[in-house]
Formats: sequence, C-alpha cells, structure tokens
Amino acid sequence: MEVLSNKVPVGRWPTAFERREAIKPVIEPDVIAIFRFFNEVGIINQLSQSKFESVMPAGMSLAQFSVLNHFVRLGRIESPARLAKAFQVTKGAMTNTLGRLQKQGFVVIKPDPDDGRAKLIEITDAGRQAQQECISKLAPLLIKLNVDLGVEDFAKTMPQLEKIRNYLDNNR
Amino acid sequence: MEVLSNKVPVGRWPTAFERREAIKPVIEPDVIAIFRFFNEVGIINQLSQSKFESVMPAGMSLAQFSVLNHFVRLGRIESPARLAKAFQVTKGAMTNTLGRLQKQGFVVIKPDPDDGRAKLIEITDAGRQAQQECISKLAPLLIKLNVDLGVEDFAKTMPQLEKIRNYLDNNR
DNA sequence: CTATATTAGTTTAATGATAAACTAAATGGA
DNA sequence: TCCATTTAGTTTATCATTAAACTAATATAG
Repeated sequence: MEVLSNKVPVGRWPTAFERREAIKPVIEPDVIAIFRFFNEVGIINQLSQSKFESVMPAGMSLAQFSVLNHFVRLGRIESPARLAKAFQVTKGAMTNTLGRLQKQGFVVIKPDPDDGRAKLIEITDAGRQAQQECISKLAPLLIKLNVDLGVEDFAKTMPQLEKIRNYLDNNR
Repeated sequence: MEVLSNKVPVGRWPTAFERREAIKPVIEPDVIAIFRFFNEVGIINQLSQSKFESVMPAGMSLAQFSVLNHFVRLGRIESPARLAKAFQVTKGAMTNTLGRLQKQGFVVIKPDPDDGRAKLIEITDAGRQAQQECISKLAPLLIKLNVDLGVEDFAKTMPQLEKIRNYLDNNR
C-alpha cells in the first residue's frame, strides 16, 4: 500500500497494470529466487553432510572433526567459549562435543590458571592422528567430486557465498 | 603410490619435484576449494535456518513448514513415503513431522483405500492458513535480504548449486 | 570495598534427525 | 498357489542441537 501511494498520482485508483508493476515485481520473483537459493543450500548441506559422515571413522561426528581440524589448522590452545563462538554453536553443544573428544583421548581439558571460570582445550597426538585419518577418508570423496564436476563451479560461487555468509553473520 | 608408479620411469626414484608435481597439485588446491565450498554452505545453512525459525510461529518447524508448502504448491494428496522421498528424510522423520502437523490440525491422515499398507495425507484449511501465516512472517526477512544484498548474487549461484545438488542427489 | 552485573561452563528438557528392528500388506516367481 | 521379497509405516535407541536455568568466578560501578 505504501508502495502504491508513491507511484500513483493522487485522485484516481491505480490501474490493474500499475498494481501488477508496483507490487508483484518488487516482492515476487526476487523473493522467490532468494527463497529457492536457501532451499538449494539446505539440500546440498544435507546431502553432503550425510555423505561426509558415512565415510568418517565410527564415533567421529562432523562437529568433532571440525574442532580437531580447527586445532590442527591454527595450532593453538582455545577455551570452550572461543570454540563455541568460532563454530557458532551454543556453549552446551560445545561442552558435549569436547566431552566426546576427551573421552576418545583426542583433546585434553585443563583449568585455565588465569581464570577460575575458564578451561583450556588442547589437541593430543591421538587427536592429530584422528584428524589425519578423517582427512584421508574424506579426500577420495573430494577428489571424486573434482574429477566428476571440476573445481570451477565450486570456485565460481565462492565470492557470492562468502558475501551472503558475511551478511547473515553480521545481521543475526 | 599408484599415482607415482605411472609417472616415473622404472629404475630410479622420483625426484622431490616429481613427487610434488605428481601428488600435491592433484589433491591440494582444488580439493581444498571444494572443501571450503561445503563449509560455506554449512554455515549459510545454519545461519539462515536459525533466522527462519526465529520468525516462525511457535510450534512450527522448518520441516513442518516445508511439508505444508509442498501441499500448497502442488495441491495434491501424498503418501508419507512420497513425502519422505521428496524431502530426503527417513520415513521415521516423516512419521514424526506428520504426527505434529496432524496434532495441530494442519493435515489429515487417512488410510489409502487402494493399499492397506499406505496412508494418504491431505492439507486442511487450517494448514493452508498456517502456511500463509508462515509466508507472511518470512517475507519481510527475504525482502530485507533483497533490499540489502540484491537478488543478483543469489541468482548467479543458482545454476552451479543446482548442478552440484543434482550430482550429489544422483550419487548418494 | 562491596554489591551488582557479566562471563564461563554445565545441566536439563525438548526438538528433529538417523539407523535399525519390527509389523503388516502387497508383489512376483517357482 | 505359496513362499520369498519388497514396500509402507511405526517404534526404539542414539545423537547433535537449542534454550533456559543454574553454579561459580570475574569485572565493574558506586
């Protein structure tokens, strides 16, 4: 309604054409395209995640792998709170994931000497080994994707995906 | 190792350069790019999904909305098995989702007169109304995305996403 | 310095998903 | 026809997640 009031001269009702032009193109096709984008992303996420987890060693979830991977890539000690922020999950979820990693001996959890509330998480050699094993199970999948589809389609979408992810991240 | 045996003349070991050329470029940058793509997709999925669910009416999950939406778009009666296939979830998950929709009066579940094993699911008027309400809660989010980011970045990725989704779908 | 507010982590109850075992009905060859 | 196989749906146990309530420790404002 506000849209129309700016587009139609005062003193008469908009024609059917004006209504179509004023309303439908503004919300309909663009919004539907955006909706379909998120749909597509959801399906790809589900399919890829279940494929990933099907080749992971038993007891290794994507969440756990992501944490191990984080430690291997960045190689520093982290607190659960920092990890929860990095992976954008709740503290409770991170407590759970770290507990499972600890049970398997892939991380050690120590009190933070400088902050009585906090803990410090460190990856172990077994953890690094487990991460390597995951990588080597994952690699064939990714290589097959590279062979069958090529890297171009993946690479081409990255700038847009990064832009969209950044926007969502800054506006949640 | 098999990679090398085809690339290096018999009778000597490969040089360090040959090892790098034979192995690293094949798996490293492309595979990492593909890996990062799925990472990005995962984050976008998580952020968008939690945003979506934050505006949904209480008790309405994305799964439930998707099913209602499916009925409104296609307007036909479906069996749980067909729905489970369409949304690529297990039959158990669909039993759960349909049960919740039924409890809220958004679908009716009847036995299939032609097949004693099967059931038929139909959306109700209340279901259509709930779907409309979801759409109207969702629209502002999507319109804001359209205003802030524009549709181009979303649209530009669609062909690639569809191709990747199709591949994953046909190869699971 | 003390009272209040914030922060770190855990716990609990709920949700939505899976896999696997199960029941019941339909299908299809010998 | 009958037995084996497939298909539809449910149930159960498990997992990863969230939100919210909780404990304990730190930071901050009067």
